[in-house]
Amino acid sequence: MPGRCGRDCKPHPSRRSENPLRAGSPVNKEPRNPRYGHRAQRNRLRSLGGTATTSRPKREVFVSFAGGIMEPITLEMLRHSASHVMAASVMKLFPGAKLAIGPAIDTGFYYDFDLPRNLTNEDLAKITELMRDEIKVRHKFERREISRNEALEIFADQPYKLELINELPEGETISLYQHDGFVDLCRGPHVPHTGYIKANALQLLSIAGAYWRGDEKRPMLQRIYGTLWNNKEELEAYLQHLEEIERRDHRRLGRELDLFSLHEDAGPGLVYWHPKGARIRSIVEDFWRKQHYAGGYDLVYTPHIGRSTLWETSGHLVTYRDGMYSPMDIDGQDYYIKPMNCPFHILIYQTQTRSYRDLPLRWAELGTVYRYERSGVLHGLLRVRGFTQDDAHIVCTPEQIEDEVLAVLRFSLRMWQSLGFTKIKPYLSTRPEKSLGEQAQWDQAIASLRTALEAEGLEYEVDEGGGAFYGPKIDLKVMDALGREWQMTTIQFDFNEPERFDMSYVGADGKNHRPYMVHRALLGSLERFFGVLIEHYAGAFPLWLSPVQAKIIPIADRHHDYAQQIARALAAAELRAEVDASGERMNAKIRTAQLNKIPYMLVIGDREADTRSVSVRLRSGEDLGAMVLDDFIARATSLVAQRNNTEL
RNA sequence: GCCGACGUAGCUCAAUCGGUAGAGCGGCGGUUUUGUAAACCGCUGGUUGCGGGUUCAAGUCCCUUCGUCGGCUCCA
Repeated sequence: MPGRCGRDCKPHPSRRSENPLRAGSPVNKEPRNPRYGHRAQRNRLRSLGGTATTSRPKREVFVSFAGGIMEPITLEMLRHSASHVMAASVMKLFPGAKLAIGPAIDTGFYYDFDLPRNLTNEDLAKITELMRDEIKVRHKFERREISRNEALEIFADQPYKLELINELPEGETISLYQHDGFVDLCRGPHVPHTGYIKANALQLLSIAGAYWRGDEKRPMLQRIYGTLWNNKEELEAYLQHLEEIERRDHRRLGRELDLFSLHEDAGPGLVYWHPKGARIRSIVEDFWRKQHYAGGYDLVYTPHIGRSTLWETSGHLVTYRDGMYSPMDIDGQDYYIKPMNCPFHILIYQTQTRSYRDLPLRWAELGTVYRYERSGVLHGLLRVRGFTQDDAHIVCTPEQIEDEVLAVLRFSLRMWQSLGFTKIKPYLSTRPEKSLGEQAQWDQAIASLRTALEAEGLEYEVDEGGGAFYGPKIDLKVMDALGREWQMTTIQFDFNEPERFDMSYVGADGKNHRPYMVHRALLGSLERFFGVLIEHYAGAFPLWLSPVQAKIIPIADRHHDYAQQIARALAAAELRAEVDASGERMNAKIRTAQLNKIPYMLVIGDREADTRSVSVRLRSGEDLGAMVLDDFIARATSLVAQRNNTEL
């Protein structure tokens, strides 16, 4: 039951994720995690009984809570209290302000307000000052339990609070917390007094718009985000983390490393891959194709547009029209650019009568699709309007489904590991209320997903009712080098399209049967994957993926011939190398190569030319010294062959 | 789409109360021929996102529009 202050566990604003069958979304809607709920915490403490203190770190302080239950001071409690302190400060600046909700979140807290004017950064500074004053004075937080009528009276001029009160179920305890004359409807718990909050561990971060109760039909409120930690050091560590995120931003690195661009004039959300970015994509695609063939997939290619009748059959025009680009008129017929590849794959399926002996069919395509995304959601490569899905459809018999799901799960995990992502978290999404298909199908499908996850020994979270209306799914979130989770792979059952297209195969019994169909996007979209890859490696790609693997740096002009010889030798060994023939000095050439995050810098001068060697410097700054050319080639080609993600 | 902020040279940024746009990096040319993160000198570069308005005068104020950024919402 959301709404009372502190109850909602909102995701960190910087967390990004998205359903890979769509374009990339920057913002991860983390499932609400009950661990952070007050009630869950209270229950946990209850169950620990009176001996709980023995298992806790010494410096934890306990506060008494309603009913004599003891609560330890937690960061979450501090953050929640900080949101009250902030709200109190805002009320001092804007006496008529209307209060909405103000929960703790993963990295701090926020509070939503309805204010007579827009907040500015100067306001933030003022609010911070007022908060510091409140902290200094150590105002007590006092809890009071009140009747519903009392609550309605107290919050008579707070329409949002009234709405919350009115929605509280009968019999629910209504409590409020008060400090320094500021009263808020709140379940608590809070720290004993404001002095528990460390002013130097607190920072207000940003002002943002937010719909009341997340509903776009309701008023837009002003949200202030703040961050709060146990102490100054933790705050600084967090702020450094934010800086690191900014340094790794793929939009910035994409420009600095000349990987890709977007052109606002030519159309937002459409990606231009520059030669270096395209090189990486091409390597990934080659690897991807090879793995798919080896993994029992066949590749297909399909068109970019299809007649409206196809999209009527598939159901896209009914369900997802708003997300599709407008039709184009060709010979009096409406054609749509494809938002998904599946109908095309089904058409290929339909070109023959399929026998059970033909199944399973596994068809994969790097299919570029276009979806209209609302302008406000576009974000670099992570949420775009045109993107290439690494799509696959598996069509099989009910008997085969379990093996197929397991195989696709294993295949996906292997692929992620090869690309340097080793931490992966699966989510199983089950049947939502509004959905189609028979229960038996759903049961079997979910069972097969579960079996596969368990066969792999994976710990997974279940998102009850989180499946699509047309089938259950497994999503894989991968964790990047900064510990951020990105939803990438999705493995989805589809009970809708086989029905709509009347797909069938002839069984051993000679009768027609409906096959199972599974959609799978592994990397999700190549654009989004590339964005994540850039941020994961901070632009310092592993050797096998680096667009330029070695920069040859002649010390003086007289070494240019030798530099070219080396370049030819490396090219012959299928290594990607460039000579820096600019008029710069060696130091400048090294700096440039370093800034371009090129794995190897091969410095050559008289000594190297005399001995057919190269002096190898790594982008880490490490100097490996002189190496015979053939030894360097052996080293590099071996690392490339292993697709080594860590060594140079 | 919604709320807010922003949009000046390829990039990062400057330009007082409205007075007619400037720096570094980059690019180009020259000198230098260099041993592990920036040699020196010069040149080049902008109808201040687009359109309209106010004003003697607009990068600066107002409106519109496009886009970007931070959120919200959405996400097959």
